Amino acid sequence: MKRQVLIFGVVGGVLITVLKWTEYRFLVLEHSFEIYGALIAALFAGLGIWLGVRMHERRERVVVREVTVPVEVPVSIPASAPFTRDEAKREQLGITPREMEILTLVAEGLSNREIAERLFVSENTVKTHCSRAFDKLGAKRRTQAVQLGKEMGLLP
Amino acid sequence: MKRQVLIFGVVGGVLITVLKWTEYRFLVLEHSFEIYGALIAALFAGLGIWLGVRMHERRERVVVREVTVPVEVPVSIPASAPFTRDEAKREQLGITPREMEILTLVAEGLSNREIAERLFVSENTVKTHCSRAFDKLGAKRRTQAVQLGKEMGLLP
DNA sequence: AACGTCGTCATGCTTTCGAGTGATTTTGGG
DNA sequence: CCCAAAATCACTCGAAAGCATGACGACGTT
Repeated sequence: MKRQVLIFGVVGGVLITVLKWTEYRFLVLEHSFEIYGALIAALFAGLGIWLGVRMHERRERVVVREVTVPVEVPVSIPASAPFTRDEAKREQLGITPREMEILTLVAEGLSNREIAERLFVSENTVKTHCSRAFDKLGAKRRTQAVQLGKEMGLLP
Repeated sequence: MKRQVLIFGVVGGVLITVLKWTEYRFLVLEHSFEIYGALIAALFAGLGIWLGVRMHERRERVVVREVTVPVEVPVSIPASAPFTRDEAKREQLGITPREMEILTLVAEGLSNREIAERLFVSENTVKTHCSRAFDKLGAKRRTQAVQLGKEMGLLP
C-alpha cells in the first residue's frame, strides 16, 4: 500500500517537473493549457484507476487470507473416500465413542434436543457429552467443534 | 460499468470547462498553471481511484472465490481439490455475496460477535445476514446451514 | 421519478447453547 | 468383587443464537 502511494507521488512530481520544463521549450502555444490539462487528467485518471484497483485488491486479499486460515488435514483418500475416522487422534484427545457419536450428529446440524431424541437420552446428557467433547477439542462453539473435528480427521 | 465511464467523462468535461472559464476571471497569476495542474491531478486521481474500485468490485466477488482457494497445506493428498464455489447454485438460491461471506465465517466456527468484529459491522447486521442465509438454505441452525452449504458446494 | 435489491442497524422477545456442579448408573477388566 | 471409566441425568444461570419487524441509505434499472 505504501509503495503504491509512493510511486503515485513520485510519478506526480516527475510529471509536474517535466511539464514545467517542456513549457519553456516547445509547445508554448496559446491552447497549451487545455492540452496539458487533458494530459494531466488522463494520466492521473489512469494512475488513479491503477491505484484504486491495487488498493482494493490488497484489502480483499488480506481479508481472504485471514478468512482462509483453515488447515485441512485429510487423512482419507482422494476421490470418493468412504472416510475413515482417525481413531488414533480420537484416543489421543481422550474423546469417548459416545462423545464422538454426539459430535457426529452435531456436525450434521442437529440441535441438542434432536440428538437427544435420536439417541433416546435426555437433552441434559447430550449437553454434557457436548461440553466434554468441546473441551477436549478446544472448541468454544459447536460450529468451531465441527470445524476442528474435520481438520483433525474426526469428522467427514 | 458504462455509467461510471459516462460520469467520468462528464466530470472531466465539466472540469475542463470550469477551469477554462475561471482562467479568464480571477487567479490569472503566474504560477496558476501549477495550481491548476495539481488540482486536476488530485481530482482525477480521486476520480480514478473511485472508478478503479467501482470497476473492480464487479468481478471482485468472483475473484474472491478464486483467491479463497489457497487452503492446501495437507501432508498427504497433493491432488487435493482447490474448491471452487458453485456460484450458479448461490445465484439460484438467491444468496447474496455478503451473505455468502458471513456463511463462510460461520462455517469456520466464528461467533456472530467475532464475525461482526472481523467485518467491521454490528452484531445485529451479522444476525440479519445469518437469518436470511439460513432461510435461503432452508436451515434452522447455523450448524445445519454449514452442513447444507457444504453439500451444495457453497462451502469448502 | 419510481421501484427493487443489498447492506446496514435496531429493538424486543424466545429459544438454544454452554459452563459449572453434582450425582447416579452401567460396564469392562483385574 | 471392586474400581475406574463411561454414560446417564438434573439444575442453575448467563451468553449466544435466532425470529420478527421496521427502517434507512446507496445503487441500479426501468
